[in-house]
Order: sequence, then C-alpha cells, then structure tokens
Amino acid sequence: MTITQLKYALAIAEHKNFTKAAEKCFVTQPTLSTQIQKLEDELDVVIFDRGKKPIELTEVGRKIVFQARNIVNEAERIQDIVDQQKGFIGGEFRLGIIPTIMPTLLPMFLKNFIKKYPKVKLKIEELTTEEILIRINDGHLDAAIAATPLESDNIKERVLYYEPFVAYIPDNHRLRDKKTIEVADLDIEDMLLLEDGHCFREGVINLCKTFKDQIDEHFQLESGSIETLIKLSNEGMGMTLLPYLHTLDLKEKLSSNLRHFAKPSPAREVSIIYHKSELKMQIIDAMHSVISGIIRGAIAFSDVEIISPLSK
Amino acid sequence: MTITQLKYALAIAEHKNFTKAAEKCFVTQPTLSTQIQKLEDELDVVIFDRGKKPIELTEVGRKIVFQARNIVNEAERIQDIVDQQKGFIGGEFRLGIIPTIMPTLLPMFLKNFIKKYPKVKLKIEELTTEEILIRINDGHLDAAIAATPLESDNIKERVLYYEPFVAYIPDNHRLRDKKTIEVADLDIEDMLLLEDGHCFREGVINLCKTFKDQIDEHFQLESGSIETLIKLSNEGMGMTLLPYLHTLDLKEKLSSNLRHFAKPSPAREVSIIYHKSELKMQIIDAMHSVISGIIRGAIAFSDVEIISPLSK
DNA sequence: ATTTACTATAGATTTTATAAATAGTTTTTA
DNA sequence: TAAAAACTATTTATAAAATCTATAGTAAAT
Repeated sequence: MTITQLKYALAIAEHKNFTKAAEKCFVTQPTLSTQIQKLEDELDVVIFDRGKKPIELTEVGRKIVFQARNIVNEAERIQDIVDQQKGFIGGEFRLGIIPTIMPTLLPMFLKNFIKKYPKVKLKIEELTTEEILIRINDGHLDAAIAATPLESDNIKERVLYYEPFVAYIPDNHRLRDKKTIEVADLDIEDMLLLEDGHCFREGVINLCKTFKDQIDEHFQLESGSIETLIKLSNEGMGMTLLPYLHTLDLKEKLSSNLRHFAKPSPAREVSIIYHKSELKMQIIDAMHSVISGIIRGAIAFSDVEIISPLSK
Repeated sequence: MTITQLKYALAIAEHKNFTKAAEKCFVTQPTLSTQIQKLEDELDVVIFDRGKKPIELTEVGRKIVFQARNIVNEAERIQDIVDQQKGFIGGEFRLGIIPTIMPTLLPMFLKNFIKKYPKVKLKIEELTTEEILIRINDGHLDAAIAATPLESDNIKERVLYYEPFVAYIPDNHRLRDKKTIEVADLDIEDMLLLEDGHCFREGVINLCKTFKDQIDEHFQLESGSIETLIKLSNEGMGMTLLPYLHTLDLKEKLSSNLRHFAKPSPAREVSIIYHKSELKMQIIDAMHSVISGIIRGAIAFSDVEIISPLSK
C-alpha cells in the first residue's frame, strides 16, 4: 500500500471514472487500473464496483476511501510542517467566498495579498456556505470566508471583522425621513432580506425565516443579488438592509437612500474558516492578517461604530 | 514520500541507530540511508542529526517523525478496516499486563483465547502501569490489562471485572479472630501494602502513599512481589491485602489466614485499556469477551459479593 | 447491430528500492 | 596517538515496481 495508490483511489472515488481520475492524477488510465488492482489484491478486498455505471464504491471501499482521505491529509501535513519550519508561505491555496462578501472584499485584499505573498497560488471560488462546508470537509477547499458563527463540527472559525448592516430606504417609505434607524423600527412586512441577513439574532431570526424561501427563489441564483435587491427596493417592494462594504461603492444618487443604524449597529460576523486539521495554517494566518489590516483601513473612513450582535 | 520511508524514519528515531533500525525493518543499512536521504532531499530538510552520537532528531525532524507516527498508524487502520469487514480476528497483538494481574489472570484466559482465536499471535509483556501508558501511546502495545481508572488522555478503558481485596492476617494479629473484616478495622500502621493497593479511594489513598516509597524499594523490583508480601506477613511484619484471584491458589495452610471483607468488599477495577484510535478493536473486543466469561466462572465459585469502590 | 464510453490486459521502458561491497567518519580503546 | 570498533555514506548491480503505449474486452446507449 502506497500513498500514491491511496491518492488514486481518492480520485476515482471522487470522479467515479478511471479515465477522468487518471487525468486529474496526471497519469494514464492503465496506471490507475493496475495500481488499484494491486491495492485490492494486497488488501484482498474489492474497493470499486466496476459493474455499476458510474462506478460505485463497495461498502468496505467506502470505509477504505474515508480512511485514505485521512492518510493523504496527514501526509500532506508533512510538507506543511516543512513549510512552517522554513517560514515559507506558498503553494496552492483554494479559498471559497460566499456571494455577498466576494464582490466587495475580494478587490480590497487581493492585490495586497498576492503582492505580499507572491508564491501563493490563489484559487478563489464563489460558493454558498453550504457548498463551502462540504468542500472544506472533503479537502477541496483550504479555507473560506463566510458569515459566522456556523458551529459546524470539524471546522474552525477566526473572525475577520464585523460588518454592520445599513438600511436602504427608498422614496416614499415611512422611515425615509429618519436620520438613523433603530432595530425596533424594522418591520419585516415591508423589508427585503438577503439570505445572509439571518444574523440579527435577538428575535428577528424567526421573522427572517418567513421570507427565506421567497428570497431563495428570487435572488439566490446569482451572486449579484444585492444589486437586484436595491432595484426591487427602488421599485417600491420595500426597504432592505445592505452589508456595510456594499454601500461604499453605491452611486451618489442611490447612497442618499442609505440610513445607518443607531449605535450599536446590528452587524454580521465575517470569518475565515478552515478545517480543524489546520492544514496550511501559515497561509490562513497570512490571509487573516492581510484582510484584518485592509478592513481596519476601510472602517476608518466610516462613521459606524461596529458592535457585534454576539458581544454582550 | 512513501509510507515505507516514514516507517524507516520512525525506526531510526526509535533506535537512534541506522544499523539497528535496518535490522528491525528487515532491510540493509544502506537501504535506510538512501531512503532517508531521498525523504530529506524531497522535503529539503535535515531530519536526523548524524553529527551527534547517538543520532538525534533535528527540531523539524521531531515534528516530522511525530506526524509520521500518525500517518503510519492511520495507514495500518486500512488493514484493520479490511479485517473488520471479513470478520477476521488475527495478526500480531501486543498485550501488556501489570505484575499483580499477570500471574493469576494469564493462566486463566490464555489457553481459551488462543484456542478460540488461533490466528492471533499474542505477544504478552509484563509491564508497570507507567510503562504501559508510554507504550500504548507510542504504538508498541496494542492494549493492556491494568488497574483503572487511569484517566489518561488518548487512552480508553473498558472494565473487565472488579477484583475484591482479601485480608491476609497472620498468627497473633489483633484481627486474627474476626470472621469478616471491615474497612474500618484496617490500621495502616501494621499493614503491608502493594503498590497496586491504591484503589481504596474513600480516604485510604493518602495513608497508602505514606508506605509507597518503602514498598517501591522492597517489592516492586520483581513480579512475584505478592509472594514476598505473604512471607513478610508471616514473619510478623503485619497483615496485608491480597487481590482475590491471588487467594485462589494459596496452599491450604496459608489460606486459613485469609479473611474476607464484609460486603460490600473493597475491590480494584481491572480493565483492558487501549489507544483512543481503537486500532485492532476486533481483537480487543474478543479479548474482553473471553476474559469476562472466564472471570464470571471464577467468581461463581466465590462467596464474595463484588462491589466496586466506584459504584455509589 | 453499431457506436460510444468506458476498464482491463500485454509488452516495453523507465524509475525505484534494495542488496552487497566498500569507503568514509567518528568514537572508543589500548 | 595509533588502532580498533562502531557507525553512516557511497557505489555499483540487480530485482522489482510504476508507468506508458497499444490494444483488447465489455457494457450501455443509440
């Protein structure tokens, strides 16, 4: 049994296809066939049921592949140990970001990061929180940026910043003339909410949920949903709440519709999250420090005192 | 990086000597030299400091070897998964037993066990609890039988039985004429205690400790210390306490000196303990069931109601 | 029935692991 | 301090393996 064989088995289990898995492993298909056969012979069990199309794992195969994932992960940590020793920050780093954070945060930190850590090959993907959790667990993502807390097993969180919500209030809305908004002013009946807007806590959560299905259908299909939210609001569907960073690049005409909350402002917690194994921790640390620095700058321009809904 | 290379590194780290490690790995010394060099070249770090005699691990080498232990352990679990799937109970199984359990328990279950599970190659070693914990952690033991609870991290316990203590009271002792003994009758001043006799709990623990150093010097050096204890008792050094199973094969002359405790009798908890990774769990299960069965038989002949000091 | 989409097998080639012999080190001993 | 002992590293040869190319085999889809 070799680590290579286990990697091959993982690739086949993932793609359910020898040929595709071979490509991903940068070897030919017969190589996989023979290596998997050797592994099966050595263990004297059948791992893959080639009878079914697409290929399926046998019962014991599933257990073996699960364990193979552990072994390969642990093996990769050796390189991690070496990198840490050398103070080397580099290699491939796959980062997931949720849609409502992606467009505002990415332009802010990306240049900085690749300048500071040119040896890191960043692969960034826009994914939903749900997809992110799956991919961190199966090893397809090294880390992600998402709204927290998630309280997911196996996943650790490290807070990057708290992003206040800002009310967007169109013409003719009953709250239009208020200078600052109170949480108590909010009426769920005339408010458009983003899926991520579930962070109010103190009792608003349940109200949000009544809107959630509707929101999923209308906005969740594309990443630019916050733009859509603003347009719907402009067309009289109600007020809405925007994450603070999104309000920074609104056109002047639209930004006149913004109303900040009275302090303490409700906010969402944004964290970098990663597997508990803490693989590639140096890069995660690096990214944390870069983003924290950038955000400190962005917040400095604002007049918003950020208070987390989680802090007492 | 291969699993083989990691195993070689582990062997060298353990024996601090390429030549000895090579023997243990059943390869020649140049094989180890070249494989370790390949590993070091691939990772581009020095793992072993050959300058020192005996060989030492470098700082990063220590971390790598620690991680290698993980990887190799996880890799061995693949075979474990396969065995479990096949219902196969076999392979090498290294069991540690503490001195005061070894001579009585081993003859009782060994024949039974090897008859029922002939494919298991048992390697049994008599070790102190301390040595056992070290060896379970470093992977040199698969399991052990010891007095519990130990509350050691990384180690799980599964109770096999509760073994009552029986008082051994020589001629002319003040308790000689009592039919049954109470815990309250015990006077630490005239009692010889075995190191393992620290299981009284309810306040006796501290008293035992006053004797511990003395006991270490006199009896702990050899496994037959209980015999010595009886002899010392016979020579007027005081009464003593014996684990129940030891009293079963005392000569008739000596067994007349035994006095059972009034129920509930103080007892020691004896468990099979193993690493939390639960490697070779099928064999551990098998051993547990064999020993439990045997003990149920042995206890049936006794008139001793067994009540644990831990049960309320 | 034929094509398509795979996986398995065979034979050749390259790479790798290992052994045997030996050279090079350091430490111990006389 | 010279010789021996106790090691590890290097060299060369060999056996084993991993991999490739080409092709055969097999099941599903058309």
